[in-house]
Amino acid sequence: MKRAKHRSDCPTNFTLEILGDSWSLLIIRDLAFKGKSYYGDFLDSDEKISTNILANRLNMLEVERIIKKTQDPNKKSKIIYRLTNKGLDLLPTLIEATLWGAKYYPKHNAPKKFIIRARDNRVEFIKEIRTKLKGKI
Amino acid sequence: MKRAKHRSDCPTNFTLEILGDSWSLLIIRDLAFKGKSYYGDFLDSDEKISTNILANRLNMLEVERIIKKTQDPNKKSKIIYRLTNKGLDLLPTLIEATLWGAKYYPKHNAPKKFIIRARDNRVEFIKEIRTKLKGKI
DNA sequence: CTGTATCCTTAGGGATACTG
DNA sequence: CAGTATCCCTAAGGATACAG
Repeated sequence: MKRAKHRSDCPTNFTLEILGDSWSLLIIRDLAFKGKSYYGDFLDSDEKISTNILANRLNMLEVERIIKKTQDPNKKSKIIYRLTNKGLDLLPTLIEATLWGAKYYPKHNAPKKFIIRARDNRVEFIKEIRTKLKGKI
Repeated sequence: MKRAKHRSDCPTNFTLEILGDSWSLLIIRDLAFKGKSYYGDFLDSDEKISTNILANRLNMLEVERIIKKTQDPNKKSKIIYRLTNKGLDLLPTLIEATLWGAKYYPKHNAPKKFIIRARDNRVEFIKEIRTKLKGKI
């Protein structure tokens, strides 16, 4: 929630200070790849994040302007989470991390088509996801 | 040091279970970008990792076969750390994370040339680093 | 449904001293 | 130089109950 001073001025370090934990990027994965938008959706993911951690990470990501909250136009009580442009700029990092995981964890359950397309058609793949999600913004 | 069971079979999650902390990728950065090879070199980095954490992470990365230890041929007492092929496969992830950091942290101290080349000539850039480091393996 | 709040346990990590 | 070991504190995080 608070991060007073940077450990260094290295850009790699900067990214790690924001995303260097084992939960933040999973939320971004849910938003980017799984089409999730609601608090309950994130809670339901396979990794079973607990509610206090989820709330904490959503706050941090919002403070960093990686995600933003909006009201569901239909149901006023529902809150929608979306990636900002800054968040969408994490797609390449997210994809590379996923491809590395897929390569060295053969038992993974991601669709083969997804992996192959991300790997062999990277630029178009990213563009496609961007425009799909941008439509919602 | 021990990681009994995976939280899920998602490849993104797999990567995060190994590298989802704020130190591991910095060591890989030192190996990949800064030409560092020795324990003391890692200790000296700007982020000031403490010695117990460094030793812990080096062990984890070795267990995961992302790095490997060898003896310095000249000085028998010296130990050299190198990236394995699996570790070199993290270059894309590392670079994308760094580019994102560079974009949103304008005060970063990475050489402009480095960032521009990584961004605009990504494939060749990765190939270049690979062959340079492979020469040492 | 979207969180907060609390309790409690473990893991992360800084500082520092020490060893072959 | 390349670690180990210890001390000690804080942050992370699981479980669960509760609230608007």
